[in-house]
Amino acid sequence: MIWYMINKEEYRKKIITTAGEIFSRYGFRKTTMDEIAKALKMAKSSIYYYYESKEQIFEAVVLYEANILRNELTTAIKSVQSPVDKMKKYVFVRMKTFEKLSNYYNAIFDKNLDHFDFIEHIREKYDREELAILRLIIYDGALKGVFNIKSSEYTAMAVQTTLKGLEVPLFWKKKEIDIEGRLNAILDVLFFGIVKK
Amino acid sequence: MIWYMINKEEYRKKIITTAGEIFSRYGFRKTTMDEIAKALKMAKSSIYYYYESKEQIFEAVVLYEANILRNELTTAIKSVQSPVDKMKKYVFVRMKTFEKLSNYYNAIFDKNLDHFDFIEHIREKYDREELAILRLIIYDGALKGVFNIKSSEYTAMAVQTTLKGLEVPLFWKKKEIDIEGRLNAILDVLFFGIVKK
DNA sequence: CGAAAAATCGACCAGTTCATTCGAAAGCTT
DNA sequence: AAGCTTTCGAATGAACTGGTCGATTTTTCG
Repeated sequence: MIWYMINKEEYRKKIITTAGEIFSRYGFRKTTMDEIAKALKMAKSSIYYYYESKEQIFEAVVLYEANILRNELTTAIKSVQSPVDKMKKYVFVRMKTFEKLSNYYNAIFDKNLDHFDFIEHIREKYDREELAILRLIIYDGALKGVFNIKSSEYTAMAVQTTLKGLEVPLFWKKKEIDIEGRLNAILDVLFFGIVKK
Repeated sequence: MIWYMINKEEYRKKIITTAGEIFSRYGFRKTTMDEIAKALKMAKSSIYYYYESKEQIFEAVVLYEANILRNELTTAIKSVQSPVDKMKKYVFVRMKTFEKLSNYYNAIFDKNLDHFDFIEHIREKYDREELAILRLIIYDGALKGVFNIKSSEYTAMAVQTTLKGLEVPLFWKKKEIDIEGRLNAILDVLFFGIVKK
């Protein structure tokens, strides 16, 4: 009994990672169950033994990727010491991952996003988490005398708003945009206004 | 009268470049006329005023891109002097462009490629052109005493075969593959066997 | 102006694709 | 062998898609 369950969960994960690759490449709408099945070397109908619908697979994929993002972010800010580096690292990792994820969002923003309120939930949850992390970085930076801010709470919100603003051109997928460059520029501006003179 | 024609050609070009972007992103099959129309801010039926079918647009796009590739290649080898650099540059530009074009091919290799014999024609034509360019580079290199080869003709064919071999993993689209690295490695091997000791 | 040509459009169609269902057939385990 | 878990092929109905057509708007130019 238990033996089955373990294996089933493993297969679920396999499905998620495989489907995730295709979703991230083509988006939700343009990805077909046939493709996922083919990539899994499995009959299309067999997939429905593990997941009820294409949407549920998608939901699982997004959840899975969101967790990866969370981990990457936390380990990233741990990997450096100075608050400036922490902030830099955080922003870079966030943007890099969002660039990868933008296909999912492109797919959703495309048509009938009615059924995807779960995305909103994830979004809200992550906004809160992000705010907490930012607040921590900023608070730490202020303690160490590197940042010069009045309220870490409001500054964190301001930074978050800036980052959100950066997402927009990312989702518009104009490949000419030099994200790296813009990011650096924004970070410069950010620090110039934040760092103690 | 003439005024119309000019404008019409301009619009044709606009259609080609716009459709090209979408094709290169999603491939032939996954790109819909609705999308192209939407990107052009135009009714779908209006597109048929300029092109007879989706396939013809695709054909025009491939032709257009092929010309760009040709130009990039010739200017690239002109931009450097030494035969080794010429060869390096040529291979790099070729691979970079093929990476971009791989989506088109992925789309075609996918299903019913019956109607796409024009691709074969382009392919043949470009194989010949490429061979000519390579022969020239190699011949020049031999003249300058940098390359040590018996027949520039057969060496050119050998190099071409190698490059074709590189295309395969490119089309398989495993994004983990480090094309840049592999390319450098192959170039090293290539020169190690070619360059005079 | 005004008629003819050029360009755009929305509605529509028929064929195809796609997600999903279902019942049957294997595979395991006991 | 019996009872599960798992896989599969075929079928289905709804949605999508490439393409058509007649009407409408815009442009040209005598």
